[in-house]
Amino acid sequence: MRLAQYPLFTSKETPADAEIASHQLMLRAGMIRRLASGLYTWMPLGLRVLARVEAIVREEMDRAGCFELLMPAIQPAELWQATGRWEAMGGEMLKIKDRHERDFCFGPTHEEVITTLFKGEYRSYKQLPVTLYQIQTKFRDEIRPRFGVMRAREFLMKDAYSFHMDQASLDETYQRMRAAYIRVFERLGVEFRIVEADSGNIGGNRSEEFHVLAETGEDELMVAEGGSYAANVEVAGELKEGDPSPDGKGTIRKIRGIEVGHIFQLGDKYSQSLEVSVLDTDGKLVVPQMGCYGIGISRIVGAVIEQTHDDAGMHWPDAIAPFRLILAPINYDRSERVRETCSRLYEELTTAGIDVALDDRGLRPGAMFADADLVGIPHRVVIGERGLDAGKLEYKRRSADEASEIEPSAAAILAAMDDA
RNA sequence: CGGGGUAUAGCGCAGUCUGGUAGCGCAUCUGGUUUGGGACCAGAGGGUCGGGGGUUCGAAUCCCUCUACCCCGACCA
Repeated sequence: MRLAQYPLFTSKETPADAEIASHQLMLRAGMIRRLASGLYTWMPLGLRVLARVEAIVREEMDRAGCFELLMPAIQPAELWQATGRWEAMGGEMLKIKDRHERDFCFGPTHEEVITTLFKGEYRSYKQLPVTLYQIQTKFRDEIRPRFGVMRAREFLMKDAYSFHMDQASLDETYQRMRAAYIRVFERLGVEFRIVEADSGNIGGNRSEEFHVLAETGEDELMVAEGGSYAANVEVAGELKEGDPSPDGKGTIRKIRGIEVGHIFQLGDKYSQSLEVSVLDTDGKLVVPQMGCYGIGISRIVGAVIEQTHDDAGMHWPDAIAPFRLILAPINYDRSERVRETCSRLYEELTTAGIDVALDDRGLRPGAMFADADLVGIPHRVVIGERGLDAGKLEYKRRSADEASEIEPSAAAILAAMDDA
Protein backbone atom coordinates (compact mmCIF):
# COMPACT_ATOMS: atom_id res chain seq x y z
CA MET A 1 0.00 0.00 0.00
CA ARG A 2 1.23 3.46 -0.85
CA LEU A 3 0.47 5.73 2.06
CA ALA A 4 0.15 9.08 0.31
CA GLN A 5 -3.59 8.74 -0.23
CA TYR A 6 -4.22 6.06 2.40
CA PRO A 7 -6.79 7.17 5.02
CA LEU A 8 -4.22 7.28 7.78
CA PHE A 9 -5.23 9.66 10.54
CA THR A 10 -2.47 9.68 13.12
CA SER A 11 -2.21 12.18 15.92
CA LYS A 12 0.41 13.36 18.37
CA GLU A 13 -2.18 14.27 20.95
CA THR A 14 -3.62 11.74 23.37
CA PRO A 15 -7.40 11.90 23.27
CA ALA A 16 -8.96 13.09 26.51
CA ASP A 17 -11.74 10.52 26.73
CA ALA A 18 -9.54 7.41 26.52
CA GLU A 19 -8.19 5.88 29.70
CA ILE A 20 -6.08 2.88 28.82
CA ALA A 21 -3.15 2.54 26.44
CA SER A 22 -4.83 0.37 23.84
CA HIS A 23 -7.78 2.73 23.50
CA GLN A 24 -5.58 5.81 23.33
CA LEU A 25 -3.28 4.24 20.77
CA MET A 26 -6.09 2.97 18.58
CA LEU A 27 -7.51 6.49 18.50
CA ARG A 28 -4.14 8.15 17.97
CA ALA A 29 -3.26 5.76 15.15
CA GLY A 30 -6.64 6.29 13.55
CA MET A 31 -7.65 2.62 13.82
CA ILE A 32 -11.06 3.42 15.26
CA ARG A 33 -13.41 6.36 15.67
CA ARG A 34 -16.20 6.62 18.23
CA LEU A 35 -19.75 7.21 17.04
CA ALA A 36 -21.52 6.96 20.40
CA SER A 37 -20.73 5.31 23.73
CA GLY A 38 -19.50 1.80 22.99
CA LEU A 39 -19.99 2.13 19.23
CA TYR A 40 -16.95 2.39 16.98
CA THR A 41 -16.13 2.70 13.31
CA TRP A 42 -13.22 0.53 12.27
CA MET A 43 -11.09 2.73 10.06
CA PRO A 44 -9.19 1.13 7.17
CA LEU A 45 -6.05 0.69 9.25
CA GLY A 46 -7.89 -0.90 12.16
CA LEU A 47 -9.98 -3.06 9.91
CA ARG A 48 -6.81 -4.60 8.46
CA VAL A 49 -5.86 -5.90 11.90
CA LEU A 50 -9.40 -6.99 12.70
CA ALA A 51 -9.59 -8.88 9.41
CA ARG A 52 -6.31 -10.67 10.10
CA VAL A 53 -7.49 -11.82 13.51
CA GLU A 54 -10.75 -12.91 11.95
CA ALA A 55 -8.92 -14.88 9.24
CA ILE A 56 -6.81 -16.76 11.77
CA VAL A 57 -9.86 -17.67 13.82
CA ARG A 58 -11.72 -18.78 10.71
CA GLU A 59 -8.82 -20.93 9.51
CA GLU A 60 -8.52 -22.70 12.83
CA MET A 61 -12.26 -23.26 13.13
CA ASP A 62 -12.35 -24.76 9.65
CA ARG A 63 -9.30 -26.85 10.46
CA ALA A 64 -11.06 -28.16 13.57
CA GLY A 65 -13.88 -29.41 11.36
CA CYS A 66 -16.42 -26.68 12.06
CA PHE A 67 -18.78 -25.30 9.44
CA GLU A 68 -19.31 -21.59 9.00
CA LEU A 69 -22.76 -20.09 8.58
CA LEU A 70 -24.26 -16.67 9.22
CA MET A 71 -27.35 -16.20 11.32
CA PRO A 72 -29.52 -13.07 11.53
CA ALA A 73 -28.35 -10.43 13.96
CA ILE A 74 -32.01 -9.64 14.75
CA GLN A 75 -33.90 -12.33 16.65
CA PRO A 76 -37.58 -12.73 17.57
CA ALA A 77 -38.57 -12.49 21.24
CA GLU A 78 -40.47 -15.79 21.26
CA LEU A 79 -37.24 -17.76 21.03
CA TRP A 80 -35.87 -16.06 24.09
CA GLN A 81 -39.11 -16.42 25.96
CA ALA A 82 -38.97 -20.16 25.32
CA THR A 83 -35.64 -20.48 27.10
CA GLY A 84 -36.59 -17.96 29.78
CA ARG A 85 -33.82 -15.59 28.82
CA TRP A 86 -36.00 -12.73 27.51
CA GLU A 87 -36.30 -11.60 31.11
CA ALA A 88 -33.15 -13.22 32.51
CA MET A 89 -30.76 -11.31 30.28
CA GLY A 90 -32.09 -8.05 31.69
CA GLY A 91 -31.09 -4.69 30.33
CA GLU A 92 -28.10 -6.07 28.51
CA MET A 93 -30.32 -7.08 25.64
CA LEU A 94 -31.19 -4.40 23.12
CA LYS A 95 -34.89 -4.91 22.52
CA ILE A 96 -36.61 -3.49 19.48
CA LYS A 97 -40.02 -3.62 17.83
CA ASP A 98 -40.85 -3.94 14.17
CA ARG A 99 -43.69 -2.04 12.44
CA HIS A 100 -46.20 -4.64 13.61
CA GLU A 101 -45.17 -4.01 17.22
CA ARG A 102 -43.61 -7.46 17.38
CA ASP A 103 -40.70 -7.78 19.80
CA PHE A 104 -37.18 -8.53 18.63
CA CYS A 105 -33.71 -8.14 19.99
CA PHE A 106 -30.38 -7.41 18.45
CA GLY A 107 -28.66 -10.71 19.22
CA PRO A 108 -26.21 -10.69 22.13
CA THR A 109 -25.53 -14.40 21.49
CA HIS A 110 -27.11 -17.15 19.40
CA GLU A 111 -27.87 -20.30 21.40
CA GLU A 112 -31.59 -19.96 20.74
CA VAL A 113 -31.21 -19.38 17.02
CA ILE A 114 -28.72 -22.15 16.39
CA THR A 115 -30.72 -24.61 18.43
CA THR A 116 -33.85 -23.76 16.48
CA LEU A 117 -31.95 -24.15 13.25
CA PHE A 118 -30.61 -27.50 14.37
CA LYS A 119 -34.09 -28.62 15.33
CA GLY A 120 -35.34 -27.96 11.84
CA GLU A 121 -32.55 -29.70 9.96
CA TYR A 122 -31.09 -32.52 12.05
CA ARG A 123 -32.89 -35.84 12.62
CA SER A 124 -30.39 -38.64 13.04
CA TYR A 125 -27.36 -39.69 15.06
CA LYS A 126 -25.67 -40.23 11.68
CA GLN A 127 -25.49 -36.46 11.26
CA LEU A 128 -23.75 -35.90 14.60
CA PRO A 129 -21.59 -34.60 16.03
CA VAL A 130 -21.59 -31.27 14.28
CA THR A 131 -20.11 -27.88 15.09
CA LEU A 132 -21.44 -24.74 13.40
CA TYR A 133 -20.01 -21.29 13.80
CA GLN A 134 -20.34 -17.73 12.64
CA ILE A 135 -18.35 -14.53 12.80
CA GLN A 136 -20.76 -11.73 13.39
CA THR A 137 -21.50 -8.43 15.04
CA LYS A 138 -23.08 -8.85 18.43
CA PHE A 139 -24.83 -6.25 20.50
CA ARG A 140 -24.85 -6.09 24.29
CA ASP A 141 -26.13 -3.00 26.00
CA GLU A 142 -23.32 -2.95 28.55
CA ILE A 143 -24.03 -1.13 31.79
CA ARG A 144 -20.84 0.79 31.29
CA PRO A 145 -19.07 0.51 27.97
CA ARG A 146 -15.41 1.46 28.27
CA PHE A 147 -11.88 0.95 27.07
CA GLY A 148 -12.82 1.39 23.43
CA VAL A 149 -13.28 -1.88 21.59
CA MET A 150 -12.45 -3.90 24.70
CA ARG A 151 -15.90 -3.43 26.13
CA ALA A 152 -17.94 -2.03 23.31
CA ARG A 153 -21.68 -2.46 22.98
CA GLU A 154 -21.35 -3.60 19.40
CA PHE A 155 -18.49 -6.00 18.77
CA LEU A 156 -17.28 -8.74 16.48
CA MET A 157 -17.46 -12.25 17.87
CA LYS A 158 -16.89 -15.74 16.64
CA ASP A 159 -19.46 -18.04 18.20
CA ALA A 160 -19.53 -21.77 17.62
CA TYR A 161 -22.06 -24.34 18.78
CA SER A 162 -21.71 -28.12 18.83
CA PHE A 163 -24.35 -30.88 19.04
CA HIS A 164 -23.80 -34.40 20.35
CA MET A 165 -25.51 -37.69 21.04
CA ASP A 166 -23.76 -38.10 24.39
CA GLN A 167 -21.35 -36.62 26.88
CA ALA A 168 -18.39 -38.55 25.49
CA SER A 169 -18.86 -36.94 22.10
CA LEU A 170 -19.23 -33.51 23.70
CA ASP A 171 -16.01 -34.08 25.65
CA GLU A 172 -14.18 -34.98 22.49
CA THR A 173 -15.32 -31.91 20.58
CA TYR A 174 -14.72 -29.69 23.59
CA GLN A 175 -11.12 -30.87 23.67
CA ARG A 176 -10.73 -30.35 19.93
CA MET A 177 -12.09 -26.81 20.20
CA ARG A 178 -9.83 -26.15 23.16
CA ALA A 179 -6.86 -27.24 21.07
CA ALA A 180 -8.02 -25.06 18.17
CA TYR A 181 -8.23 -22.08 20.53
CA ILE A 182 -4.70 -22.74 21.72
CA ARG A 183 -3.55 -22.70 18.10
CA VAL A 184 -5.38 -19.42 17.48
CA PHE A 185 -3.65 -17.68 20.35
CA GLU A 186 -0.28 -19.19 19.54
CA ARG A 187 -0.60 -17.95 15.99
CA LEU A 188 -1.61 -14.51 17.17
CA GLY A 189 1.72 -14.41 18.93
CA VAL A 190 0.49 -13.32 22.35
CA GLU A 191 0.95 -14.61 25.88
CA PHE A 192 -2.26 -16.18 27.12
CA ARG A 193 -3.57 -18.40 29.87
CA ILE A 194 -6.49 -20.80 30.16
CA VAL A 195 -8.41 -20.70 33.41
CA GLU A 196 -11.37 -22.55 34.86
CA ALA A 197 -14.46 -20.40 34.91
CA ASP A 198 -17.98 -20.08 36.05
CA SER A 199 -20.49 -20.55 33.25
CA GLY A 200 -22.64 -17.54 34.11
CA ASN A 201 -26.09 -17.11 32.64
CA ILE A 202 -25.27 -19.05 29.48
CA GLY A 203 -25.73 -22.13 31.62
CA GLY A 204 -24.14 -25.56 31.57
CA ASN A 205 -21.38 -27.46 33.25
CA ARG A 206 -17.75 -27.22 32.33
CA SER A 207 -16.26 -23.94 31.17
CA GLU A 208 -12.85 -22.41 30.61
CA GLU A 209 -11.75 -18.90 29.72
CA PHE A 210 -8.85 -17.81 27.54
CA HIS A 211 -7.11 -14.70 28.75
CA VAL A 212 -4.54 -12.51 27.08
CA LEU A 213 -2.20 -11.57 29.89
CA ALA A 214 -1.83 -7.86 30.58
CA GLU A 215 -1.15 -5.75 33.66
CA THR A 216 -4.17 -3.63 32.89
CA GLY A 217 -6.52 -6.58 32.39
CA GLU A 218 -9.93 -6.30 34.01
CA ASP A 219 -9.91 -9.87 35.30
CA GLU A 220 -7.95 -11.35 38.16
CA LEU A 221 -6.65 -14.87 37.67
CA MET A 222 -5.37 -17.25 40.30
CA VAL A 223 -2.67 -19.43 38.82
CA ALA A 224 -0.29 -21.93 40.38
CA GLU A 225 3.35 -21.08 39.98
CA GLY A 226 5.10 -24.38 39.31
CA GLY A 227 1.81 -26.18 38.71
CA SER A 228 -1.04 -26.28 36.23
CA TYR A 229 -3.93 -24.98 38.33
CA ALA A 230 -5.52 -21.82 36.96
CA ALA A 231 -8.92 -20.32 37.69
CA ASN A 232 -10.66 -16.99 37.56
CA VAL A 233 -11.52 -15.36 40.88
CA GLU A 234 -15.13 -16.56 40.95
CA VAL A 235 -14.03 -20.17 40.73
CA ALA A 236 -10.96 -19.75 42.93
CA GLY A 237 -13.23 -18.51 45.74
CA GLU A 238 -11.29 -18.18 49.00
CA LEU A 239 -7.90 -18.90 47.45
CA LYS A 240 -5.34 -16.22 48.20
CA GLU A 241 -1.98 -15.36 46.81
CA GLY A 242 0.68 -17.52 48.48
CA ASP A 243 -1.73 -20.40 49.22
CA PRO A 244 -0.75 -23.86 48.04
CA SER A 245 -2.52 -24.91 44.84
CA PRO A 246 -5.69 -27.02 45.42
CA ASP A 247 -4.11 -29.84 43.42
CA GLY A 248 -1.03 -29.70 45.62
CA LYS A 249 1.25 -28.56 42.85
CA GLY A 250 2.74 -25.10 43.17
CA THR A 251 1.79 -21.90 44.95
CA ILE A 252 -0.97 -19.50 44.02
CA ARG A 253 -0.09 -16.25 42.36
CA LYS A 254 -2.47 -13.54 41.20
CA ILE A 255 -2.12 -12.24 37.66
CA ARG A 256 -4.30 -10.10 35.43
CA GLY A 257 -5.81 -10.91 32.09
CA ILE A 258 -8.29 -9.86 29.44
CA GLU A 259 -10.91 -12.46 28.62
CA VAL A 260 -10.88 -13.05 24.89
CA GLY A 261 -12.29 -16.55 24.63
CA HIS A 262 -14.68 -18.77 26.54
CA ILE A 263 -15.64 -22.37 25.92
CA PHE A 264 -18.60 -24.08 27.61
CA GLN A 265 -20.25 -27.43 27.87
CA LEU A 266 -23.92 -26.49 27.83
CA GLY A 267 -25.44 -29.90 28.42
CA ASP A 268 -29.08 -29.99 27.33
CA LYS A 269 -30.24 -26.63 28.66
CA TYR A 270 -31.17 -25.27 25.23
CA SER A 271 -31.97 -28.52 23.44
CA GLN A 272 -34.32 -29.39 26.29
CA SER A 273 -36.12 -26.07 26.56
CA LEU A 274 -36.50 -25.78 22.79
CA GLU A 275 -37.61 -29.43 22.58
CA VAL A 276 -34.93 -30.76 20.26
CA SER A 277 -34.38 -34.45 19.73
CA VAL A 278 -32.70 -36.80 17.27
CA LEU A 279 -32.99 -40.55 16.73
CA ASP A 280 -30.26 -42.80 18.10
CA THR A 281 -29.11 -46.21 16.81
CA ASP A 282 -32.06 -47.88 18.51
CA GLY A 283 -34.59 -45.51 16.95
CA LYS A 284 -35.14 -43.77 20.27
CA LEU A 285 -35.39 -40.00 20.62
CA VAL A 286 -32.44 -38.43 22.39
CA VAL A 287 -32.05 -34.81 23.49
CA PRO A 288 -28.64 -33.74 22.19
CA GLN A 289 -25.85 -32.38 24.34
CA MET A 290 -24.46 -29.00 23.34
CA GLY A 291 -21.27 -27.06 23.60
CA CYS A 292 -20.59 -23.42 22.80
CA TYR A 293 -17.35 -21.63 22.07
CA GLY A 294 -16.81 -17.88 21.79
CA ILE A 295 -13.91 -15.66 20.79
CA GLY A 296 -14.08 -11.88 21.02
CA ILE A 297 -12.42 -10.93 17.77
CA SER A 298 -12.58 -7.16 18.16
CA ARG A 299 -11.56 -7.45 21.81
CA ILE A 300 -8.47 -9.41 20.81
CA VAL A 301 -7.24 -6.38 18.87
CA GLY A 302 -7.36 -4.21 21.98
CA ALA A 303 -5.97 -6.95 24.20
CA VAL A 304 -2.94 -7.53 21.99
CA ILE A 305 -2.13 -3.82 22.03
CA GLU A 306 -2.51 -3.77 25.77
CA GLN A 307 0.00 -6.59 26.11
CA THR A 308 2.56 -5.51 23.51
CA HIS A 309 2.64 -1.69 23.33
CA ASP A 310 5.51 0.50 24.49
CA ASP A 311 6.05 4.24 24.94
CA ALA A 312 6.32 4.86 21.21
CA GLY A 313 3.11 3.08 20.30
CA MET A 314 1.78 -0.28 19.26
CA HIS A 315 3.89 -3.23 18.33
CA TRP A 316 2.07 -5.84 16.29
CA PRO A 317 3.04 -9.48 16.06
CA ASP A 318 3.75 -10.25 12.39
CA ALA A 319 0.63 -12.42 12.13
CA ILE A 320 -1.84 -9.57 12.58
CA ALA A 321 0.13 -6.42 11.75
CA PRO A 322 -1.76 -4.05 9.46
CA PHE A 323 1.40 -4.00 7.34
CA ARG A 324 4.32 -6.32 7.96
CA LEU A 325 6.91 -3.96 6.60
CA ILE A 326 7.22 -0.25 5.96
CA LEU A 327 9.54 1.32 3.44
CA ALA A 328 10.61 4.67 4.88
CA PRO A 329 12.31 6.82 2.26
CA ILE A 330 14.35 9.87 3.24
CA ASN A 331 13.76 12.85 0.97
CA TYR A 332 11.30 10.93 -1.15
CA ASP A 333 10.22 14.10 -2.93
CA ARG A 334 13.71 15.26 -3.80
CA SER A 335 15.67 12.15 -4.69
CA GLU A 336 14.84 10.31 -7.84
CA ARG A 337 17.23 7.54 -6.89
CA VAL A 338 15.39 7.01 -3.58
CA ARG A 339 12.05 7.01 -5.37
CA GLU A 340 13.20 4.47 -7.93
CA THR A 341 14.71 2.19 -5.32
CA CYS A 342 11.47 2.34 -3.34
CA SER A 343 9.32 1.54 -6.35
CA ARG A 344 11.48 -1.42 -7.26
CA LEU A 345 11.54 -2.82 -3.72
CA TYR A 346 7.84 -2.19 -3.29
CA GLU A 347 6.98 -4.17 -6.42
CA GLU A 348 9.36 -7.01 -5.61
CA LEU A 349 8.26 -7.35 -2.00
CA THR A 350 4.58 -7.17 -2.91
CA THR A 351 5.14 -9.87 -5.50
CA ALA A 352 6.87 -11.93 -2.81
CA GLY A 353 3.62 -11.78 -0.84
CA ILE A 354 4.69 -9.27 1.81
CA ASP A 355 2.12 -6.76 2.97
CA VAL A 356 4.28 -3.71 2.53
CA ALA A 357 3.53 -0.05 3.12
CA LEU A 358 5.49 2.54 1.16
CA ASP A 359 5.55 5.86 2.98
CA ASP A 360 5.50 8.12 -0.04
CA ARG A 361 3.94 11.00 1.87
CA GLY A 362 7.14 13.01 1.65
CA LEU A 363 7.26 13.69 5.37
CA ARG A 364 10.37 14.59 7.26
CA PRO A 365 12.10 11.54 8.75
CA GLY A 366 11.14 12.19 12.34
CA ALA A 367 7.44 12.42 11.62
CA MET A 368 7.59 9.39 9.37
CA PHE A 369 9.40 7.22 11.93
CA ALA A 370 7.06 8.36 14.69
CA ASP A 371 4.05 7.25 12.65
CA ALA A 372 5.63 3.89 11.84
CA ASP A 373 6.34 3.32 15.53
CA LEU A 374 2.88 4.50 16.59
CA VAL A 375 1.11 2.24 14.11
CA GLY A 376 3.38 -0.59 15.22
CA ILE A 377 4.58 -1.95 11.90
CA PRO A 378 6.96 -4.76 12.92
CA HIS A 379 9.66 -4.28 10.27
CA ARG A 380 11.10 -1.10 8.83
CA VAL A 381 13.50 -0.38 6.00
CA VAL A 382 14.95 3.11 5.57
CA ILE A 383 16.00 4.13 2.08
CA GLY A 384 18.17 7.23 1.83
CA GLU A 385 20.89 8.79 -0.31
CA ARG A 386 23.39 8.27 2.46
CA GLY A 387 22.82 4.52 2.52
CA LEU A 388 22.56 4.15 -1.25
CA ASP A 389 25.95 5.86 -1.65
CA ALA A 390 27.39 3.01 0.41
CA GLY A 391 25.23 0.45 -1.40
CA LYS A 392 23.19 -0.23 1.75
CA LEU A 393 19.72 -0.02 3.26
CA GLU A 394 18.89 0.24 6.91
CA TYR A 395 16.73 -2.52 8.42
CA LYS A 396 15.18 -2.27 11.86
CA ARG A 397 12.68 -4.31 13.83
CA ARG A 398 10.07 -2.34 15.74
CA SER A 399 11.35 -3.85 18.99
CA ALA A 400 15.07 -3.38 18.29
CA ASP A 401 17.12 -0.47 19.58
CA GLU A 402 19.60 -0.52 16.74
CA ALA A 403 19.20 -0.78 13.00
CA SER A 404 21.40 -2.96 10.85
CA GLU A 405 22.77 -2.43 7.34
CA ILE A 406 21.69 -4.77 4.57
CA GLU A 407 22.11 -5.03 0.81
CA PRO A 408 19.62 -2.97 -1.21
CA SER A 409 17.58 -5.89 -2.49
CA ALA A 410 14.22 -7.47 -1.78
CA ALA A 411 15.98 -10.75 -1.05
CA ALA A 412 18.13 -9.13 1.64
CA ILE A 413 15.05 -7.54 3.23
CA LEU A 414 13.21 -10.86 3.26
CA ALA A 415 16.22 -12.55 4.84
CA ALA A 416 16.45 -9.87 7.53
CA MET A 417 12.74 -10.23 8.31
CA ASP A 418 13.09 -13.98 8.60
CA ASP A 419 15.97 -13.66 11.03
CA ALA A 420 13.87 -11.44 13.23
C1' C B 1 -29.07 2.68 38.05
C1' G B 2 -26.22 5.14 42.38
C1' G B 3 -21.71 8.46 43.29
C1' G B 4 -18.15 11.99 40.95
C1' G B 5 -16.71 14.99 36.73
C1' U B 6 -16.60 17.29 31.80
C1' A B 7 -18.82 19.91 27.45
C1' U B 8 -15.29 26.59 24.17
C1' A B 9 -12.16 25.64 16.17
C1' G B 10 -10.64 18.85 13.63
C1' C B 11 -7.52 17.47 18.43
C1' G B 12 -5.55 19.15 23.40
C1' C B 13 -6.70 23.30 26.47
C1' A B 14 -7.15 28.61 28.77
C1' G B 15 -11.01 32.19 29.54
C1' U B 16 -16.31 31.29 33.75
C1' C B 17 -15.01 32.86 40.38
C1' U B 18 -15.24 39.05 39.32
C1' G B 19 -20.86 39.64 32.74
C1' G B 20 -18.65 43.99 28.05
C1' U B 21 -19.26 40.17 22.30
C1' A B 22 -13.48 34.59 22.25
C1' G B 23 -7.89 33.08 22.81
C1' C B 24 -3.32 29.57 22.98
C1' G B 25 -0.74 25.01 21.23
C1' C B 26 -1.17 21.14 17.61
C1' A B 27 -3.42 20.14 12.92
C1' U B 28 -5.06 22.52 8.01
C1' C B 29 -4.09 26.14 3.65
C1' U B 30 -0.45 29.85 1.02
C1' G B 31 4.64 31.62 0.33
C1' G B 32 9.68 31.09 1.65
C1' U B 33 13.85 28.71 4.06
C1' U B 34 14.85 23.69 5.50
C1' U B 35 15.38 18.07 5.28
C1' G B 36 18.43 10.79 8.73
C1' G B 37 13.84 10.78 14.89
C1' G B 38 7.37 14.69 15.28
C1' A B 39 11.66 21.81 11.36
C1' C B 40 11.59 27.34 11.17
C1' C B 41 9.70 32.25 9.55
C1' A B 42 5.63 35.10 7.59
C1' G B 43 0.59 35.08 6.47
C1' A B 44 -4.49 32.83 6.13
C1' G B 45 -8.95 29.99 6.90
C1' G B 46 -11.81 27.73 10.66
C1' G B 47 -16.40 28.98 16.57
C1' U B 48 -24.74 29.71 16.58
C1' C B 49 -18.76 28.71 23.45
C1' G B 50 -23.45 20.95 23.86
C1' G B 51 -29.31 22.18 23.29
C1' G B 52 -33.52 24.97 25.25
C1' G B 53 -35.38 28.64 28.55
C1' G B 54 -34.54 32.76 32.01
C1' U B 55 -31.98 37.28 34.43
C1' U B 56 -29.57 41.69 32.23
C1' C B 57 -28.70 47.46 28.25
C1' G B 58 -25.35 43.29 27.40
C1' A B 59 -24.20 36.11 28.89
C1' A B 60 -18.91 31.34 27.13
C1' U B 61 -19.35 33.68 32.10
C1' C B 62 -25.13 34.19 36.58
C1' C B 63 -29.96 30.99 37.30
C1' C B 64 -33.27 26.78 35.65
C1' U B 65 -33.66 22.61 32.58
C1' C B 66 -32.44 18.87 29.05
C1' U B 67 -28.72 16.04 26.45
C1' A B 68 -24.07 13.78 25.43
C1' C B 69 -19.49 11.95 27.05
C1' C B 70 -15.80 10.29 30.81
C1' C B 71 -14.36 8.12 35.75
C1' C B 72 -15.68 4.71 40.40
C1' G B 73 -19.31 0.19 41.43
C1' A B 74 -22.58 -4.69 39.61
C1' C B 75 -22.21 -7.53 34.01
C1' C B 76 -19.30 -9.83 29.73
C1' A B 77 -16.23 -12.16 24.38
